[in-house]
Amino acid sequence: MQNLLLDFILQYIHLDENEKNAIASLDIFHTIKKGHILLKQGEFSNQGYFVLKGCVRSFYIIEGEEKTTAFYTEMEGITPQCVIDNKPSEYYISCVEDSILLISTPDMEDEMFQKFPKFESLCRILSEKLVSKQQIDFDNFKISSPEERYLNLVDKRPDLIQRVPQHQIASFLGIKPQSLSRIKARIIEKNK
Amino acid sequence: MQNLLLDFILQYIHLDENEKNAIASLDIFHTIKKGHILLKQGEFSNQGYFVLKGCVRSFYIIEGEEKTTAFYTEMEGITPQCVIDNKPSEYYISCVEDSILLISTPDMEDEMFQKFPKFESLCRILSEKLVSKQQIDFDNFKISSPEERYLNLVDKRPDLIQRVPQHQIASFLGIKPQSLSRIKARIIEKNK
DNA sequence: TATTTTTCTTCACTTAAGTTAACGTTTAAT
DNA sequence: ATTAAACGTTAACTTAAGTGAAGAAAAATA
Repeated sequence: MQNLLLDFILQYIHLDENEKNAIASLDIFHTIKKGHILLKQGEFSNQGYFVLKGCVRSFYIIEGEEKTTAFYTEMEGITPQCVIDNKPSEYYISCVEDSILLISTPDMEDEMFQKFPKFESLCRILSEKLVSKQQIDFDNFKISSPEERYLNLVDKRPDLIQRVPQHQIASFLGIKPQSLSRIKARIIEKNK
Repeated sequence: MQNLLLDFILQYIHLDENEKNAIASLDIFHTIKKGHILLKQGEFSNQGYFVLKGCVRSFYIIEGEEKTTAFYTEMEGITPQCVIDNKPSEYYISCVEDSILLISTPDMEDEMFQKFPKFESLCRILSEKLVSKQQIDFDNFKISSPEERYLNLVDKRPDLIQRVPQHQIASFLGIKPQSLSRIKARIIEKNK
Protein backbone atom coordinates (compact mmCIF):
# COMPACT_ATOMS: atom_id res chain seq x y z
CA MET A 1 0.00 0.00 0.00
CA GLN A 2 2.82 2.37 0.90
CA ASN A 3 4.29 1.73 -2.52
CA LEU A 4 1.07 2.44 -4.36
CA LEU A 5 1.02 5.83 -2.72
CA LEU A 6 4.69 6.57 -3.31
CA ASP A 7 4.47 5.55 -6.96
CA PHE A 8 1.50 7.83 -7.39
CA ILE A 9 3.31 10.79 -5.84
CA LEU A 10 6.51 10.14 -7.77
CA GLN A 11 4.60 10.71 -11.02
CA TYR A 12 4.45 14.37 -10.07
CA ILE A 13 7.42 15.27 -7.90
CA HIS A 14 10.71 13.73 -6.83
CA LEU A 15 11.14 12.63 -3.21
CA ASP A 16 14.34 11.99 -1.29
CA GLU A 17 14.64 9.25 1.34
CA ASN A 18 13.85 11.69 4.10
CA GLU A 19 10.60 12.67 2.46
CA LYS A 20 9.67 9.09 1.66
CA ASN A 21 10.16 8.23 5.30
CA ALA A 22 8.02 11.14 6.35
CA ILE A 23 5.18 9.69 4.34
CA ALA A 24 5.76 6.18 5.60
CA SER A 25 5.72 7.42 9.18
CA LEU A 26 2.30 8.98 8.78
CA ASP A 27 -0.16 6.60 10.27
CA ILE A 28 -2.92 7.29 7.84
CA PHE A 29 -3.88 3.99 6.26
CA HIS A 30 -7.33 2.80 7.19
CA THR A 31 -9.30 -0.27 6.21
CA ILE A 32 -12.99 0.49 5.86
CA LYS A 33 -15.81 -2.00 5.45
CA LYS A 34 -18.33 -1.85 2.63
CA GLY A 35 -21.35 0.25 3.56
CA HIS A 36 -19.56 2.19 6.27
CA ILE A 37 -20.58 5.84 6.33
CA LEU A 38 -17.60 8.17 6.52
CA LEU A 39 -19.55 11.42 6.61
CA LYS A 40 -23.19 12.26 7.24
CA GLN A 41 -25.31 15.11 6.01
CA GLY A 42 -25.38 17.79 8.71
CA GLU A 43 -22.16 16.60 10.29
CA PHE A 44 -18.95 18.56 10.77
CA SER A 45 -15.71 16.85 9.83
CA ASN A 46 -12.10 17.68 9.18
CA GLN A 47 -11.23 14.48 7.33
CA GLY A 48 -10.10 14.25 3.75
CA TYR A 49 -9.98 10.87 1.99
CA PHE A 50 -7.73 9.39 -0.63
CA VAL A 51 -8.66 6.01 -2.08
CA LEU A 52 -5.81 3.52 -2.30
CA LYS A 53 -8.10 0.59 -2.95
CA GLY A 54 -11.84 0.30 -3.23
CA CYS A 55 -14.62 2.72 -4.04
CA VAL A 56 -16.24 5.57 -2.18
CA ARG A 57 -19.46 7.34 -3.07
CA SER A 58 -20.91 10.74 -2.22
CA PHE A 59 -24.66 11.22 -2.18
CA TYR A 60 -27.42 13.49 -1.03
CA ILE A 61 -30.72 12.39 0.46
CA ILE A 62 -33.46 14.57 -0.97
CA GLU A 63 -37.07 13.89 -0.06
CA GLY A 64 -36.04 10.47 1.14
CA GLU A 65 -34.28 9.61 -2.09
CA GLU A 66 -30.58 9.02 -2.55
CA LYS A 67 -28.94 11.18 -5.21
CA THR A 68 -25.48 9.85 -6.01
CA THR A 69 -23.21 12.57 -7.35
CA ALA A 70 -19.71 11.08 -7.39
CA PHE A 71 -17.63 7.93 -7.16
CA TYR A 72 -14.02 7.91 -6.08
CA THR A 73 -11.82 4.95 -6.93
CA GLU A 74 -8.13 4.06 -6.83
CA MET A 75 -5.83 7.10 -6.60
CA GLU A 76 -8.63 9.61 -6.35
CA GLY A 77 -9.17 11.93 -3.40
CA ILE A 78 -11.96 13.94 -1.84
CA THR A 79 -11.82 16.80 0.57
CA PRO A 80 -15.46 17.32 1.52
CA GLN A 81 -16.76 20.84 1.22
CA CYS A 82 -17.53 20.93 4.94
CA VAL A 83 -13.80 20.58 5.68
CA ILE A 84 -12.92 23.51 3.45
CA ASP A 85 -15.74 25.83 4.48
CA ASN A 86 -16.10 24.63 8.08
CA LYS A 87 -19.82 24.14 7.92
CA PRO A 88 -22.13 21.12 8.21
CA SER A 89 -21.93 18.71 5.29
CA GLU A 90 -24.65 18.79 2.67
CA TYR A 91 -23.99 15.24 1.62
CA TYR A 92 -23.05 11.75 2.75
CA ILE A 93 -19.89 9.84 1.93
CA SER A 94 -19.82 6.07 2.23
CA CYS A 95 -17.86 3.04 1.09
CA VAL A 96 -19.27 1.15 -1.87
CA GLU A 97 -16.74 -1.68 -1.31
CA ASP A 98 -14.30 -2.75 1.37
CA SER A 99 -11.66 -0.06 0.91
CA ILE A 100 -8.25 1.10 2.00
CA LEU A 101 -8.23 4.83 2.50
CA LEU A 102 -5.72 7.41 3.45
CA ILE A 103 -7.36 9.79 5.91
CA SER A 104 -5.90 13.21 6.54
CA THR A 105 -6.82 16.46 8.25
CA PRO A 106 -5.89 20.06 7.40
CA ASP A 107 -3.65 20.13 10.50
CA MET A 108 -1.67 17.16 9.28
CA GLU A 109 -1.39 18.66 5.84
CA ASP A 110 -0.24 22.02 7.14
CA GLU A 111 2.39 20.26 9.22
CA MET A 112 3.66 18.40 6.17
CA PHE A 113 3.67 21.61 4.12
CA GLN A 114 5.78 23.26 6.82
CA LYS A 115 8.32 20.45 6.91
CA PHE A 116 8.33 19.69 3.21
CA PRO A 117 7.18 22.59 1.01
CA LYS A 118 7.40 20.20 -1.89
CA PHE A 119 4.19 18.59 -0.69
CA GLU A 120 2.39 21.85 -1.02
CA SER A 121 3.60 22.08 -4.62
CA LEU A 122 2.28 18.59 -5.17
CA CYS A 123 -1.10 19.49 -3.72
CA ARG A 124 -1.27 22.65 -5.79
CA ILE A 125 -0.49 20.74 -8.98
CA LEU A 126 -2.96 17.98 -8.20
CA SER A 127 -5.68 20.49 -7.32
CA GLU A 128 -5.14 22.46 -10.49
CA LYS A 129 -5.30 19.29 -12.56
CA LEU A 130 -8.45 18.30 -10.75
CA VAL A 131 -10.12 21.66 -11.37
CA SER A 132 -9.42 21.27 -15.06
CA LYS A 133 -10.60 17.64 -15.16
CA GLN A 134 -13.77 18.43 -13.25
CA GLN A 135 -14.57 21.25 -15.61
CA ILE A 136 -14.25 18.91 -18.60
CA ASP A 137 -16.45 16.31 -16.89
CA PHE A 138 -19.09 18.92 -16.17
CA ASP A 139 -18.87 20.23 -19.74
CA ASN A 140 -19.36 16.75 -21.14
CA PHE A 141 -22.31 16.17 -18.87
CA LYS A 142 -23.97 19.38 -20.06
CA ILE A 143 -23.45 18.82 -23.74
CA SER A 144 -24.61 15.19 -23.68
CA SER A 145 -27.97 13.45 -23.57
CA PRO A 146 -28.56 10.80 -20.87
CA GLU A 147 -27.89 8.08 -23.45
CA GLU A 148 -24.62 9.70 -24.50
CA ARG A 149 -23.62 10.09 -20.85
CA TYR A 150 -24.19 6.39 -20.30
CA LEU A 151 -22.20 5.40 -23.38
CA ASN A 152 -19.46 7.75 -22.29
CA LEU A 153 -19.35 6.19 -18.84
CA VAL A 154 -19.18 2.68 -20.30
CA ASP A 155 -16.27 3.90 -22.40
CA LYS A 156 -14.38 5.89 -19.77
CA ARG A 157 -15.09 4.06 -16.51
CA PRO A 158 -16.25 0.56 -17.47
CA ASP A 159 -15.24 -0.75 -14.05
CA LEU A 160 -17.88 1.43 -12.35
CA ILE A 161 -20.71 -0.23 -14.29
CA GLN A 162 -19.59 -3.53 -12.78
CA ARG A 163 -18.76 -2.59 -9.23
CA VAL A 164 -21.65 -0.23 -8.46
CA PRO A 165 -25.45 -0.90 -8.33
CA GLN A 166 -27.31 0.34 -11.40
CA HIS A 167 -29.63 2.68 -9.52
CA GLN A 168 -26.57 4.52 -8.18
CA ILE A 169 -25.18 4.72 -11.71
CA ALA A 170 -28.51 6.10 -12.92
CA SER A 171 -28.52 8.77 -10.26
CA PHE A 172 -24.90 9.60 -11.09
CA LEU A 173 -25.99 10.08 -14.72
CA GLY A 174 -28.76 12.40 -13.58
CA ILE A 175 -31.65 10.05 -14.46
CA LYS A 176 -34.00 7.50 -12.83
CA PRO A 177 -33.17 3.78 -12.65
CA GLN A 178 -36.12 3.00 -14.93
CA SER A 179 -34.74 5.36 -17.55
CA LEU A 180 -31.34 3.70 -17.38
CA SER A 181 -32.95 0.30 -17.97
CA ARG A 182 -34.79 1.74 -20.93
CA ILE A 183 -31.64 3.33 -22.33
CA LYS A 184 -29.77 0.04 -22.09
CA ALA A 185 -32.63 -1.78 -23.82
CA ARG A 186 -32.67 0.88 -26.55
CA ILE A 187 -28.94 0.53 -27.16
CA ILE A 188 -29.20 -3.25 -27.45
CA GLU A 189 -32.12 -2.82 -29.85
CA LYS A 190 -30.09 -0.42 -32.01
CA ASN A 191 -27.12 -2.78 -32.23
CA LYS A 192 -29.21 -5.57 -33.69
CA MET B 1 -7.33 47.65 -10.74
CA GLN B 2 -4.18 46.87 -8.81
CA ASN B 3 -6.14 47.38 -5.64
CA LEU B 4 -8.96 45.09 -6.67
CA LEU B 5 -6.41 42.34 -7.12
CA LEU B 6 -4.54 43.06 -3.91
CA ASP B 7 -7.73 43.18 -1.87
CA PHE B 8 -8.77 39.86 -3.32
CA ILE B 9 -5.45 38.24 -2.46
CA LEU B 10 -5.35 39.75 1.03
CA GLN B 11 -8.53 37.85 1.87
CA TYR B 12 -6.46 34.69 1.83
CA ILE B 13 -2.87 35.50 2.75
CA HIS B 14 -0.90 38.41 4.18
CA LEU B 15 1.53 40.26 1.91
CA ASP B 16 4.47 42.49 2.86
CA GLU B 17 5.43 45.56 0.84
CA ASN B 18 7.98 43.58 -1.08
CA GLU B 19 5.40 41.09 -2.20
CA LYS B 20 2.86 43.75 -3.04
CA ASN B 21 5.44 45.42 -5.24
CA ALA B 22 6.22 42.14 -6.94
CA ILE B 23 2.59 41.90 -7.97
CA ALA B 24 2.42 45.53 -9.05
CA SER B 25 5.53 45.08 -11.18
CA LEU B 26 3.96 42.22 -13.11
CA ASP B 27 2.74 43.67 -16.35
CA ILE B 28 -0.27 41.48 -16.67
CA PHE B 29 -3.30 43.72 -16.95
CA HIS B 30 -5.00 43.59 -20.32
CA THR B 31 -8.04 45.36 -21.68
CA ILE B 32 -10.00 43.10 -24.02
CA LYS B 33 -12.87 44.10 -26.29
CA LYS B 34 -16.25 42.42 -26.25
CA GLY B 35 -16.38 39.53 -28.68
CA HIS B 36 -12.64 39.00 -28.77
CA ILE B 37 -11.67 35.34 -28.86
CA LEU B 38 -8.95 34.50 -26.36
CA LEU B 39 -8.63 30.83 -27.23
CA LYS B 40 -9.81 28.73 -30.15
CA GLN B 41 -10.73 25.08 -30.35
CA GLY B 42 -7.71 23.16 -31.68
CA GLU B 43 -5.26 25.84 -30.55
CA PHE B 44 -2.36 25.47 -28.14
CA SER B 45 -1.97 28.13 -25.48
CA ASN B 46 -0.13 28.74 -22.26
CA GLN B 47 -2.30 31.57 -21.02
CA GLY B 48 -4.39 31.55 -17.89
CA TYR B 49 -6.97 34.28 -17.31
CA PHE B 50 -8.26 36.02 -14.22
CA VAL B 51 -11.20 38.40 -14.60
CA LEU B 52 -10.80 41.73 -12.85
CA LYS B 53 -13.72 43.30 -14.64
CA GLY B 54 -16.11 42.00 -17.25
CA CYS B 55 -17.23 38.56 -18.30
CA VAL B 56 -15.61 35.70 -20.15
CA ARG B 57 -17.32 32.64 -21.59
CA SER B 58 -16.10 29.19 -22.57
CA PHE B 59 -17.94 27.26 -25.26
CA TYR B 60 -17.69 24.32 -27.61
CA ILE B 61 -18.86 24.27 -31.20
CA ILE B 62 -20.52 20.94 -31.85
CA GLU B 63 -22.10 20.25 -35.21
CA GLY B 64 -22.06 23.96 -35.90
CA GLU B 65 -23.79 24.81 -32.64
CA GLU B 66 -22.34 26.75 -29.74
CA LYS B 67 -22.51 24.98 -26.41
CA THR B 68 -21.74 27.41 -23.61
CA THR B 69 -20.37 25.65 -20.55
CA ALA B 70 -19.08 28.37 -18.25
CA PHE B 71 -19.07 32.07 -17.47
CA TYR B 72 -16.31 33.75 -15.52
CA THR B 73 -16.92 37.13 -13.93
CA GLU B 74 -15.17 39.44 -11.46
CA MET B 75 -12.51 37.70 -9.34
CA GLU B 76 -12.84 34.37 -11.09
CA GLY B 77 -10.04 32.64 -12.97
CA ILE B 78 -9.62 30.03 -15.67
CA THR B 79 -6.62 27.99 -16.59
CA PRO B 80 -7.71 26.23 -19.78
CA GLN B 81 -7.22 22.49 -19.86
CA CYS B 82 -4.89 22.81 -22.84
CA VAL B 83 -2.44 24.76 -20.66
CA ILE B 84 -2.41 22.08 -18.00
CA ASP B 85 -2.26 19.06 -20.29
CA ASN B 86 -0.33 20.67 -23.13
CA LYS B 87 -2.68 19.59 -25.83
CA PRO B 88 -4.95 21.42 -28.30
CA SER B 89 -7.95 23.09 -26.71
CA GLU B 90 -11.32 21.42 -26.98
CA TYR B 91 -13.17 24.67 -26.48
CA TYR B 92 -13.23 28.39 -27.20
CA ILE B 93 -12.88 31.21 -24.71
CA SER B 94 -14.16 34.66 -25.58
CA CYS B 95 -15.13 37.94 -23.96
CA VAL B 96 -18.84 38.51 -23.43
CA GLU B 97 -18.19 42.15 -22.46
CA ASP B 98 -15.32 44.61 -22.64
CA SER B 99 -13.11 43.19 -19.88
CA ILE B 100 -9.98 43.74 -17.89
CA LEU B 101 -8.09 40.50 -17.50
CA LEU B 102 -4.96 39.41 -15.80
CA ILE B 103 -3.11 37.07 -18.16
CA SER B 104 -0.46 34.72 -16.84
CA THR B 105 1.61 31.77 -18.01
CA PRO B 106 2.95 28.75 -16.09
CA ASP B 107 6.47 30.18 -16.46
CA MET B 108 5.47 33.42 -14.79
CA GLU B 109 3.70 31.52 -12.05
CA ASP B 110 6.65 29.23 -11.42
CA GLU B 111 8.90 32.27 -11.19
CA MET B 112 6.61 33.85 -8.63
CA PHE B 113 6.42 30.60 -6.67
CA GLN B 114 10.21 30.50 -6.58
CA LYS B 115 10.56 34.03 -5.32
CA PHE B 116 7.54 34.01 -3.03
CA PRO B 117 6.47 30.54 -1.88
CA LYS B 118 3.50 32.23 -0.26
CA PHE B 119 1.95 32.60 -3.72
CA GLU B 120 2.05 28.90 -4.19
CA SER B 121 0.18 28.50 -0.90
CA LEU B 122 -2.36 30.98 -2.17
CA CYS B 123 -2.80 29.09 -5.42
CA ARG B 124 -3.13 25.78 -3.59
CA ILE B 125 -5.78 27.21 -1.29
CA LEU B 126 -7.70 28.83 -4.14
CA SER B 127 -7.54 25.65 -6.23
CA GLU B 128 -8.77 23.51 -3.37
CA LYS B 129 -11.65 25.88 -2.75
CA LEU B 130 -12.46 25.84 -6.43
CA VAL B 131 -12.47 22.04 -6.60
CA SER B 132 -14.93 21.96 -3.76
CA LYS B 133 -17.12 24.71 -5.25
CA GLN B 134 -17.14 23.09 -8.67
CA GLN B 135 -18.18 19.78 -7.18
CA ILE B 136 -21.13 21.44 -5.43
CA ASP B 137 -22.14 23.21 -8.65
CA PHE B 138 -22.00 19.94 -10.56
CA ASP B 139 -23.96 18.17 -7.81
CA ASN B 140 -26.67 20.81 -7.93
CA PHE B 141 -26.86 20.57 -11.68
CA LYS B 142 -27.34 16.80 -11.50
CA ILE B 143 -29.97 16.81 -8.82
CA SER B 144 -32.03 19.57 -10.41
CA SER B 145 -34.49 19.79 -13.28
CA PRO B 146 -33.91 22.43 -15.96
CA GLU B 147 -36.54 24.62 -14.33
CA GLU B 148 -34.87 24.31 -10.92
CA ARG B 149 -31.49 25.07 -12.49
CA TYR B 150 -32.89 28.25 -13.99
CA LEU B 151 -34.47 29.36 -10.71
CA ASN B 152 -31.22 28.58 -8.95
CA LEU B 153 -29.26 30.69 -11.43
CA VAL B 154 -31.68 33.60 -11.02
CA ASP B 155 -31.13 33.29 -7.28
CA LYS B 156 -27.35 32.79 -7.23
CA ARG B 157 -26.09 34.77 -10.21
CA PRO B 158 -28.84 37.24 -11.11
CA ASP B 159 -26.31 39.47 -12.86
CA LEU B 160 -25.64 36.78 -15.48
CA ILE B 161 -29.27 36.75 -16.59
CA GLN B 162 -28.90 40.44 -17.40
CA ARG B 163 -25.46 40.61 -18.94
CA VAL B 164 -25.53 37.49 -21.11
CA PRO B 165 -27.79 36.57 -24.09
CA GLN B 166 -30.54 34.10 -23.20
CA HIS B 167 -29.48 31.45 -25.70
CA GLN B 168 -26.10 31.29 -23.99
CA ILE B 169 -27.83 31.00 -20.63
CA ALA B 170 -29.98 28.18 -22.03
CA SER B 171 -26.94 26.31 -23.26
CA PHE B 172 -25.25 26.88 -19.90
CA LEU B 173 -28.30 25.30 -18.24
CA GLY B 174 -28.04 22.31 -20.58
CA ILE B 175 -31.18 23.08 -22.57
CA LYS B 176 -32.31 24.71 -25.85
CA PRO B 177 -33.26 28.40 -26.05
CA GLN B 178 -36.86 27.44 -26.89
CA SER B 179 -37.06 25.40 -23.70
CA LEU B 180 -35.76 28.30 -21.64
CA SER B 181 -38.45 30.55 -23.11
CA ARG B 182 -41.04 27.95 -22.24
CA ILE B 183 -39.70 27.55 -18.71
CA LYS B 184 -39.83 31.28 -18.14
CA ALA B 185 -43.41 31.42 -19.45
CA ARG B 186 -44.34 28.50 -17.18
CA ILE B 187 -42.89 30.22 -14.12
CA ILE B 188 -44.79 33.44 -14.86
CA GLU B 189 -47.97 31.39 -15.35
CA LYS B 190 -47.47 29.68 -11.97
CA ASN B 191 -46.98 32.96 -10.14
CA LYS B 192 -50.32 34.31 -11.27
C1' DT C 1 -31.53 56.36 -40.64
C1' DA C 2 -32.15 52.23 -43.00
C1' DT C 3 -30.97 47.57 -43.21
C1' DT C 4 -29.24 43.45 -41.88
C1' DT C 5 -28.30 40.22 -38.29
C1' DT C 6 -28.98 38.38 -33.95
C1' DT C 7 -31.94 37.29 -30.36
C1' DC C 8 -36.18 35.83 -28.22
C1' DT C 9 -40.63 33.89 -28.25
C1' DT C 10 -44.53 31.06 -29.77
C1' DC C 11 -46.61 27.05 -31.87
C1' DA C 12 -47.46 22.25 -33.41
C1' DC C 13 -45.37 18.02 -33.38
C1' DT C 14 -41.93 14.38 -31.89
C1' DT C 15 -39.12 12.12 -28.71
C1' DA C 16 -37.49 10.76 -24.39
C1' DA C 17 -37.48 11.01 -19.48
C1' DG C 18 -40.46 10.88 -15.11
C1' DT C 19 -44.09 8.30 -12.57
C1' DT C 20 -46.54 4.53 -10.74
C1' DA C 21 -46.99 -0.11 -10.40
C1' DA C 22 -45.95 -4.89 -11.00
C1' DC C 23 -42.92 -8.84 -11.07
C1' DG C 24 -38.86 -11.77 -11.13
C1' DT C 25 -34.13 -12.00 -9.33
C1' DT C 26 -30.43 -11.35 -6.49
C1' DT C 27 -28.52 -10.35 -2.07
C1' DA C 28 -28.53 -9.95 2.85
C1' DA C 29 -30.30 -11.22 7.35
C1' DT C 30 -32.28 -14.28 10.63
C1' DA D 1 -32.48 -22.77 4.73
C1' DT D 2 -35.96 -19.50 4.88
C1' DT D 3 -37.47 -14.99 4.79
C1' DA D 4 -37.13 -10.35 3.88
C1' DA D 5 -35.13 -6.58 1.62
C1' DA D 6 -32.95 -4.53 -2.17
C1' DC D 7 -32.33 -4.46 -7.02
C1' DG D 8 -33.30 -4.42 -12.01
C1' DT D 9 -36.49 -4.61 -15.68
C1' DT D 10 -40.79 -3.93 -18.17
C1' DA D 11 -45.08 -1.58 -19.23
C1' DA D 12 -48.71 2.08 -19.59
C1' DC D 13 -49.32 6.68 -18.92
C1' DT D 14 -47.86 11.66 -17.98
C1' DT D 15 -44.92 15.42 -18.41
C1' DA D 16 -41.41 18.13 -20.27
C1' DA D 17 -37.66 18.84 -23.41
C1' DG D 18 -36.12 18.62 -28.45
C1' DT D 19 -37.22 19.97 -33.30
C1' DG D 20 -38.45 22.81 -37.11
C1' DA D 21 -40.57 26.76 -38.61
C1' DA D 22 -42.18 31.38 -38.34
C1' DG D 23 -42.44 35.98 -36.81
C1' DA D 24 -41.53 40.01 -33.69
C1' DA D 25 -38.18 42.68 -31.27
C1' DA D 26 -33.69 44.29 -30.30
C1' DA D 27 -29.01 45.16 -31.51
C1' DA D 28 -25.32 45.82 -34.65
C1' DT D 29 -23.77 47.64 -39.02
C1' DA D 30 -23.63 50.25 -43.15
